[in-house]
Amino acid sequence: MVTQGRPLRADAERSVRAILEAAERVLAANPAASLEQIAEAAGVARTTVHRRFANRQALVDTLVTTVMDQLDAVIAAANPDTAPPLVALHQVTASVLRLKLGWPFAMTESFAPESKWAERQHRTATRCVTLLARAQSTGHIAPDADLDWTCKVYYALIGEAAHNTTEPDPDLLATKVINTLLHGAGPRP
Amino acid sequence: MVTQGRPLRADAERSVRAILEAAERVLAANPAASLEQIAEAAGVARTTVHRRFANRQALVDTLVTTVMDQLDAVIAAANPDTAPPLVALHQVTASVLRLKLGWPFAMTESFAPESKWAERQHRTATRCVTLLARAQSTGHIAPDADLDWTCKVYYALIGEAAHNTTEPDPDLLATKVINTLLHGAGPRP
DNA sequence: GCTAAATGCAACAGATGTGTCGCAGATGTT
DNA sequence: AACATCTGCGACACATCTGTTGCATTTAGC
Repeated sequence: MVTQGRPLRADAERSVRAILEAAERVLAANPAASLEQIAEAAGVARTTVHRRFANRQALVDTLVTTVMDQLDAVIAAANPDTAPPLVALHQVTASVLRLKLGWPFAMTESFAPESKWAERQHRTATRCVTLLARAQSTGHIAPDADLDWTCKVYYALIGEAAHNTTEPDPDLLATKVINTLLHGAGPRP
Repeated sequence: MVTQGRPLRADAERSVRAILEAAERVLAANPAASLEQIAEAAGVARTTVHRRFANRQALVDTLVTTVMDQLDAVIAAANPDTAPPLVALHQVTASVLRLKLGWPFAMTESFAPESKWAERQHRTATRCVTLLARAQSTGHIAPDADLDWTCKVYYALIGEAAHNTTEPDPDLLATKVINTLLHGAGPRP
């Protein structure tokens, strides 16, 4: 019923975590899953879910917000404005892939257009374009490249890479993503 | 109630078409839309929808099957096994983009993994890889390229390009997709 | 124009999901 | 040990969607 009041008791806090983790798992497999299914996966009663989250929406909001906070943190940690562009790009990519592998539902949801996260997502996209512009200024991206398109392609590549089941190492996946982003599949002359 | 019996009367056939087109529009905007909303968009009563399609699933099936048939036809028309690889690739890309712009829901649905369309979609993907292999043999794709990955990237690029609202010309979009697929965003040496 | 088919409308039954409530018992905190 | 909190359980109300049926009316096809 309530989302925030006064500090929760230890077991209640544990329930909240269990619910969030179960929600991530269940919703990743089926975004239309019922709260009943989520509760079952979390090992709690459905009423407990309602006690900890006012709405289904509130639950999803918490999930997405948590992940977006982590996303911001992870991006900031790569120093995208000061580090060498390719280094930052690689580090961001690997971190985002790690995040996406652990929180597939929340990450997908947060990137959905037309959602309440649109503005925040747009801010992130702007930072991405800024980083790409730096890579452009160092000659790693063509001077005439369409950076908005490149950013979209970058996102799509990350999305595809995250679906890859054969290669679980985020760093190798990041290398593959960036290689593809910069050079495509054509032969290197 | 019934899906196929004996030839439909002219007005009934018109209803079926109206329902399918409305379903495409409505479901593209909201995949969880109710049959009521679809009926309203089609300008018919909800019961008429049930008369023409046994299930919601049957309606979606018809939508997806229709589009997949068109997809097969469009691919075949590009002669992917005989035409010069890059020519076929461009033609297929432009046609698929056209299809995707007109049937965004059905196309997305048909590409969903783990669905009942998986086998058919897999067959299409195999043809895609075959075409890419031909492009590889002509030197347009690097000899050591991972063609499965390249195919996924190709799909993702088409998906992104279809979201592009500023450039509605499928041929120009196809050129952009293929350029990106082959050369990425890096500078041409 | 006659007949069969198709439609809209209203009503119904059933399923599912959501959110609330009260209470008895377990669990943590002090 | 005492107290407040948390939980599971059962029950309820409510909304929404799906699928069906019957009937009066319209429409297509011959």
